[in-house]
Amino acid sequence: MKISAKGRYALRLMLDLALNDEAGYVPIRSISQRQEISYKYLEQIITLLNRAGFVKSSRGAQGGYKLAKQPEEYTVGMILRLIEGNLAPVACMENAPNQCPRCSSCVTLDIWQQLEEAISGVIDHITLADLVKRQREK
Amino acid sequence: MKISAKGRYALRLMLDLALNDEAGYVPIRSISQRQEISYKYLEQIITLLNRAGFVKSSRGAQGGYKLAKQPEEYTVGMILRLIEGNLAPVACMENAPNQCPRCSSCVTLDIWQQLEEAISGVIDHITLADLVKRQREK
DNA sequence: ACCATATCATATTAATTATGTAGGAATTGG
DNA sequence: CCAATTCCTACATAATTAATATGATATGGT
Repeated sequence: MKISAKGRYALRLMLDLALNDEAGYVPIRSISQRQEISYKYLEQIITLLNRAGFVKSSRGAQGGYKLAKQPEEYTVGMILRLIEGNLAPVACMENAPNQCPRCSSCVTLDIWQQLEEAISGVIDHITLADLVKRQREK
Repeated sequence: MKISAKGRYALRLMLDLALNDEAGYVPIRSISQRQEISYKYLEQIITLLNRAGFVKSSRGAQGGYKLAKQPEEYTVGMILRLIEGNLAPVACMENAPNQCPRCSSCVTLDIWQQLEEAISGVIDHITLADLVKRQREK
């Protein structure tokens, strides 16, 4: 039940972009230095964010990445789900419902559904803008 | 962000014991058959539950396992934490606080703390007795 | 036109974790 | 005594995680 480093890095990456939103295109190298995260690993992560349309890229000198939308339009949930995949705590809740032959009589499934709702309730109501604000207060 | 098979099995195992609480000692073999979970894997899992004092064992013929306490005295959280370890969504929240040099200025930590509270809020308020009741209703 | 600075693409790797299997020793009720 | 059972330890395999490595491609500034 852990968020992967990839997911945590993606969040810090997006937050870093949000904090530097005025500065135009931000190269991965500088994010890597500020956040102390492997440059090459960040490259992989931002590729996913780019393909999903969460960020815009500009190649070549003076290039880099920037948020495609305003910070308030990104929830933590959007970012984590993109990187981590489904946040359902058990596989049998993903995609097709009732994969599991036990589903109809499974009382533990109720627990997992409540859990997912609780998790979503937190991460779908925090935006990058909230994080930027909190960060600036510190 | 998945509950492991081990954790899920442990919960079903304990629920099975709770459902058969009147029957005296229940052998792993029969739990394995009812729940369709590998006998040898269950053996490992119940060893953990036994060492933690969650169940009582009786060796030899007519032996098996039974709950050490009443079903209402076990929360889902107790069982999952025993098997899964800490349910904090990130490692930096475990054990020693402030391991991470960023902790004081880390706004993502706030998210993880809220997440953990939300998760605990669900799993610490469901007991085996609740599950038994729901199961009997189905 | 050149070149330093970037993104973009793909392959490889080391370590850890997850999910079991296997074999047998020890115990005990009937 | 014997069959059923827990108990103990080691082994196996596949998947995942968290990178690292190498190089191709694009481009703004001089």
